[in-house]
Amino acid sequence: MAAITKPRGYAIGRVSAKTGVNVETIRYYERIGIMPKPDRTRGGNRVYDSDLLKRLHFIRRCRGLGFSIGEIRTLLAMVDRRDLSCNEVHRMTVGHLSAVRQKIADLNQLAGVLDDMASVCSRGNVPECPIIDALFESGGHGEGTGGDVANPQLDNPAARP
Amino acid sequence: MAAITKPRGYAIGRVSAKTGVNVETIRYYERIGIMPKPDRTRGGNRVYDSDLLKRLHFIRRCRGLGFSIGEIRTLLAMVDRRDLSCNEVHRMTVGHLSAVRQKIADLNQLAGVLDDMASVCSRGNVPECPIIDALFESGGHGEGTGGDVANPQLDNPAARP
DNA sequence: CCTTGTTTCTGTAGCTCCTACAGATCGTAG
DNA sequence: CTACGATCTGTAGGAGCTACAGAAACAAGG
Repeated sequence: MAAITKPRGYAIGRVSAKTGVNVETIRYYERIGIMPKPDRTRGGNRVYDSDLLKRLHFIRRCRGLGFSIGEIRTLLAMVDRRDLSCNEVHRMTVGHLSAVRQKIADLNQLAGVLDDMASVCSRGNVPECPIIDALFESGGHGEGTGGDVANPQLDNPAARP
Repeated sequence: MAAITKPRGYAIGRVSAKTGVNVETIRYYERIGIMPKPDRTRGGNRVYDSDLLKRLHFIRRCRGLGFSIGEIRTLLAMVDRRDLSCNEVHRMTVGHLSAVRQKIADLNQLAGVLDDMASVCSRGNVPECPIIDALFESGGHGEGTGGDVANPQLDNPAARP
């Protein structure tokens, strides 16, 4: 027999289940142009083939690794044009890596501060809380007094998930 | 009494310079209610006193430590009501600390992956990039593969950004 | 006094990366 | 055929800001 098993396409729900990407998010990716428009059934429902599935996997993994949509767009553009210069990809990856390392360093410092604060706190029900006091003191990061500015970053802790 | 030379108020620009918080952001904080409405000049410009300055410092430090606006709101509510239970604050801080530690762990793992990828990459101008290949492989995070192919070729030069 | 030039004002719109509806249509099992 | 779930489009929201536009206010100089 070897009948044609099925038209070998996945509905969006199945794609979502297979890739772990939310249905709404898949459509969103299509809307912003990092996923191409898939085929449709006669009724208008999206049908995905395994190439698109792979592409979505790629996107998801990149997001999981913290690449921004813009970076992924660049990566995919190189893929789509088949003019991958490994140099470019390497450069982006290494750049991203150093950003990640910086973030780790920042968070480690933060963890230290929080740890100090928590251990100092007497934890009674007294209305004077050393944590709050510590946070209210303006001498902390050294940007409180006089006319100093020049605050490079350190502002956006939860910048990119 | 020491004669106070100036009406002891800061315009928003000076507050911004002193605290490192963007002018627009200060107004935003007022709009969402974590900074109270300051006095105004006859003309309508905001005038801040040192209490408000301290409060803004507090907010900025908390943001710098990764507390969300919602958490800061809670903290400030406790401050404003003067019924600080140090227990509460301690609990929030410790909870936040553990979240931070988790984030550090995640990022470390991520850094390892990126590092591996970068070191494997031959870095020539060859069109086959091991980083891209690695990202296209679907076995990565271990969710749902239904016997996919393992061909890291890319077709579908479909959508253009 | 008047004229600059710099701040500040309000309000709205944008950004990123999704998520959540509403109300209609499609697909399929019984 | 009917019922029920999956999908469709389109729009709105959310977090935490940032960036305008156009008008008005302020401080300094002449």
